[in-house]
Amino acid sequence: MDKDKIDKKDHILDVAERVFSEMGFDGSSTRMISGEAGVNMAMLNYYFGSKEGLFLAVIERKITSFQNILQILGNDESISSWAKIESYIDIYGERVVNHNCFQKLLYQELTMNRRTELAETIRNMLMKSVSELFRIIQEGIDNGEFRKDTDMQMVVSTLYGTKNFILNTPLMSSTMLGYDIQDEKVLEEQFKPRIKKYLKTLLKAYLVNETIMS
Amino acid sequence: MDKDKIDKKDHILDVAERVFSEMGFDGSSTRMISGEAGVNMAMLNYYFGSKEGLFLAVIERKITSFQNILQILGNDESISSWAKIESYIDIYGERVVNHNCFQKLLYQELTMNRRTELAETIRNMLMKSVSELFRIIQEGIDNGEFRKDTDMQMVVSTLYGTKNFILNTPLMSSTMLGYDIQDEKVLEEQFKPRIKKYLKTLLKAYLVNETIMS
DNA sequence: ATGCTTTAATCAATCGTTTGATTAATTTTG
DNA sequence: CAAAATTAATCAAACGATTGATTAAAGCAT
Repeated sequence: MDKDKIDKKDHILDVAERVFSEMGFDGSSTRMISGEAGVNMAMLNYYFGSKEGLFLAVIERKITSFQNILQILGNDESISSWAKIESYIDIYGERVVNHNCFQKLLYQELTMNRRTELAETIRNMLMKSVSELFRIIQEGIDNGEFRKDTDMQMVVSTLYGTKNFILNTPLMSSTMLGYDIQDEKVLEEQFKPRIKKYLKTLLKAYLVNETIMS
Repeated sequence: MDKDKIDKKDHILDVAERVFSEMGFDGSSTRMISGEAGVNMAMLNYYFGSKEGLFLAVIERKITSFQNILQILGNDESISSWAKIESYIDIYGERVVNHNCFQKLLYQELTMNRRTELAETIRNMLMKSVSELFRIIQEGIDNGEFRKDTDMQMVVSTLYGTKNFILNTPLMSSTMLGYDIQDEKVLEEQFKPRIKKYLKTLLKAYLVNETIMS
């Protein structure tokens, strides 16, 4: 049946996503992926053409889900710029947990500059989110909510960088934070609210114009 | 001569450091490294035992230089906690440029959790710097310079994460920042002062207790 | 000539991929 | 509807290439 086929392809993609994330592209072998997925090795090439094709398929499957969420937020004119940033952080914080594996995969691939066509696909996809965030921050600067000298490119780097650093070096950050960041429960109950609160406090302190009488 | 031998080993390590950084551990082959270094493949195993031994040698060569700089800073009692953070950012900002390649290598290795003994060596080494930074921040909290509710683990994550994100995804961040981060001159003249200034402004806004009358 | 250093040749293992055969499903034909 | 023809899915086996590693012999200084 069509449904079974799609399910099987999806199952392979699920496994591949996990393996690629854990082992990297080079560190993963087609044998390992097919073995864990419980399918014949040749099926990977049958379905996806090549190892790189499989990798691309893993990436592309996720792209669609990323697109419109932020645009909706960006175009909402009923809330303040800062409220948008807060919403952004909330949404972003949720993704931390739910798309953990995939984010790692993305970032790992961005880190190496080879396989340029693939990397460019990923970059273009991420730049969409980034541009949306730029728009929100610029709006805040223009309407006086945020500091005029805000370095918005660096702010975005901080937002992404902080999260990536913690999630991509789990052993390191688990030592730092004092609990196991790889534990699903800890991640959900402790880390998620923590990073949300922290990023909000941090960005608010940096971004928001407080008229202080000195 | 002994000197020639050391020079050659150092030359191999230089090449290996670059190749490992660019291609990752799995992506690099001993043939490629030996080829670019202009030595026979067997020399790598002769000098370093194995590919992993070579990798370890690359890492360990750098370790020594990292150690004491921060301790000296941390133990200086003549300056304020905030001044120490500023100094830290300055030192850190310098390293951004000068040890670019190596930092990338370190981070890439941390990202994958396998080869645990090696990763642990790296982690322990980095934790030394982190602990020193913790000490400085804690001191600032205790003496009332910094907010009592400072999340210092997250602050350190921001510090490392922001820099790593930009330097490890140069194509992405070059698009974001509007200039080529891979250009040595741009990095030195534009990016270095920019990230220093940004990180200071950001952390000051977050850390420093401003007694505001509301 | 003795003791490091360097080389070319070769090793088994693993890589991603391709093959040809077999089975299952679908479509076409009578 | 049933038999035949076609297509799709799956498999074990093997492919050539490349991997990291090892060998034994040659080079070379002291």
